[in-house]
Amino acid sequence: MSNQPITDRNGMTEEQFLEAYDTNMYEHPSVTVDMLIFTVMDREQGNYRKLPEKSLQLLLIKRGEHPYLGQWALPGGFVSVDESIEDAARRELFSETNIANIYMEQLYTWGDLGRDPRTRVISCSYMALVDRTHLHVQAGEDADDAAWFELTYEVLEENREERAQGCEASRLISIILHNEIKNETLSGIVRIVETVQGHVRKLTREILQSSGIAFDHVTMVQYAIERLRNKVEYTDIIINLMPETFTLSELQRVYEIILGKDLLAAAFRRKIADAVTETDEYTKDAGHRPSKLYRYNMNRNSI
Amino acid sequence: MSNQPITDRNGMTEEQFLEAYDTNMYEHPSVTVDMLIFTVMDREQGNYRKLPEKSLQLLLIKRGEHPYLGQWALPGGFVSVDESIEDAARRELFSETNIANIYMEQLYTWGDLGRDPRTRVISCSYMALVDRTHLHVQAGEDADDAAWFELTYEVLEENREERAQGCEASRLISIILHNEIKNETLSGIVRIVETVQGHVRKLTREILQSSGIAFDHVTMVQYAIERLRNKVEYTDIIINLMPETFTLSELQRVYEIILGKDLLAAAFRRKIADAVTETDEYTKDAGHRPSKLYRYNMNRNSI
DNA sequence: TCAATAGTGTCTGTCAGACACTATCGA
DNA sequence: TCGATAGTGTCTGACAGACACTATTGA
Repeated sequence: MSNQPITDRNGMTEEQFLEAYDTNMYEHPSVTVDMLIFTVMDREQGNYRKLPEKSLQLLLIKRGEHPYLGQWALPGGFVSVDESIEDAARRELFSETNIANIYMEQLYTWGDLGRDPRTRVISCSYMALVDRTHLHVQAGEDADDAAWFELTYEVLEENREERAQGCEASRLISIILHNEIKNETLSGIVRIVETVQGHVRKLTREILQSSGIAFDHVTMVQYAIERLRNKVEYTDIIINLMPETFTLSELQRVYEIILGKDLLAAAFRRKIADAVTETDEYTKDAGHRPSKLYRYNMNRNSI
Repeated sequence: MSNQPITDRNGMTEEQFLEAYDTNMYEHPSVTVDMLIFTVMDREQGNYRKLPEKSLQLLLIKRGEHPYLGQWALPGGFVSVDESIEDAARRELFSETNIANIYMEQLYTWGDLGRDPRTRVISCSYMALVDRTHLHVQAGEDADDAAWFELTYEVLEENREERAQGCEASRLISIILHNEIKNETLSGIVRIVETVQGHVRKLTREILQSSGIAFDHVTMVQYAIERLRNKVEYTDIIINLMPETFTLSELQRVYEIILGKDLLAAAFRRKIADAVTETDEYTKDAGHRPSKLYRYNMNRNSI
């Protein structure tokens, strides 16, 4: 900034200081990225008339090494000193899905002690949304044994208790991950407790049960779903899960799967009207009235 | 999980593996926390009738060491291997404000290369909200030379451009930090660019100018304000900035300072009606009609 | 014909923006 | 009295929930 070299209390210039700086004065934690890669798939439907049901899928990797050997974990890996966290996330994402250009968003950084039995690990979680028609890699093709798991998210219990200086509310959330082909079902229960003590509001997450899911990854899944549900309500994030063209019913079903509740068609169409543009195309051979195909209206920004 | 010891491809049990695990196989980045500590203060008012204006204040620390010697930075420090990130944040917070029990929230983790000239540093930013009446430490009392700076946030320019496969929108945001006593004014301009390319939406932040503010801390400030503005609209987060009792006009002014726009009193009162409870107290000697004091209604939860 | 989905019209209640209005204090 | 803030009443328009209704297809 200044032309005069500024010196510190030891009389060192910035240049001298940086040269003498020793990054290994004390032990550093390891930093990893963990990817929550979501997609939406169709479920097979017996009745020729009925539309296929949608399901939310999460990509998991079977661990071939200790710890949690044989369990399923989120794809991820260590962040090296010469790449940004986001680069590390993109690298992980690409190595799992072969897609380079994709929606990705940082979620939360998990830094409790004892998260990883190997050593002190801080994990930065990212969420990515993939349209299944863009997916080149199918489940199981990867050397690591990667697979898509259908995700079910359910609130088991809600609780509220009045306290002296406020109150405490808690929720039990069940996460079930299922892969039909491999006949694997993983599950976990996360408890979220929110305490209000006078002015101070605190939120804690705790794993009550985790079966088949490595590390504290259930918590990350729960957090991601919460974020996804929120964002879906006030952004166009959902289009990252849709193919190039889609019907409004399809889009509505994706909303419903994510939000975990049914929507009314009339209100839904009104709401998303100016986020999409109609095309001249229609669905065919559906066993019922054909439906117009829409395209995402790209000329929108959220900022 | 199982009673049989599971062995990996090298025939090692988990116990053996963990014993042999070397955390120093490669170089790790350093991890720090950076605290964005906000409070709201009254500005002196000449006219005896007029209410004091509110201002949003941010706590900064004058750097006594290289790099950025003499500039102002967010309070923060390295996360040690035997404390959680949140503990490190609380430790930092306590050492700056002397308050242990306070609202705190993780914001974002900044991990680009070259953020810190010393070495590779990953910084996890936290936001804390303090009610000024709870503050025991006044500006400048701290050995580090800490001071509150009045924050002004302004959108300088908004831009939208149509592109082949989508569009690009950008915003220039000016951050001004001012401390009257020290007669210091720091400033910075952050550019936020959002590109929509087909399905893919990307957001980048870039520092166009930064004067007197160390590292990439302007970006963190901009991000925090954005988050604060959002959260204020859909949570009760704002009460963390309020004293035990307050008038609705005061509360409204705090909302206005954060949102950067005026609100209509009637609509405002309707909106926050069930977040507060009235007391029997009134303001006195105000030069105008006394106003009822309210208290935050603690028996509410957001989850 | 009928089961299923596609798509529209409209009533209703809620709520925010707007603004006029009344109330109360102290110099 | 008047300048300032405190606080209320009510009109209006936007919009979401609810639901009835019409349209279209293929076996």
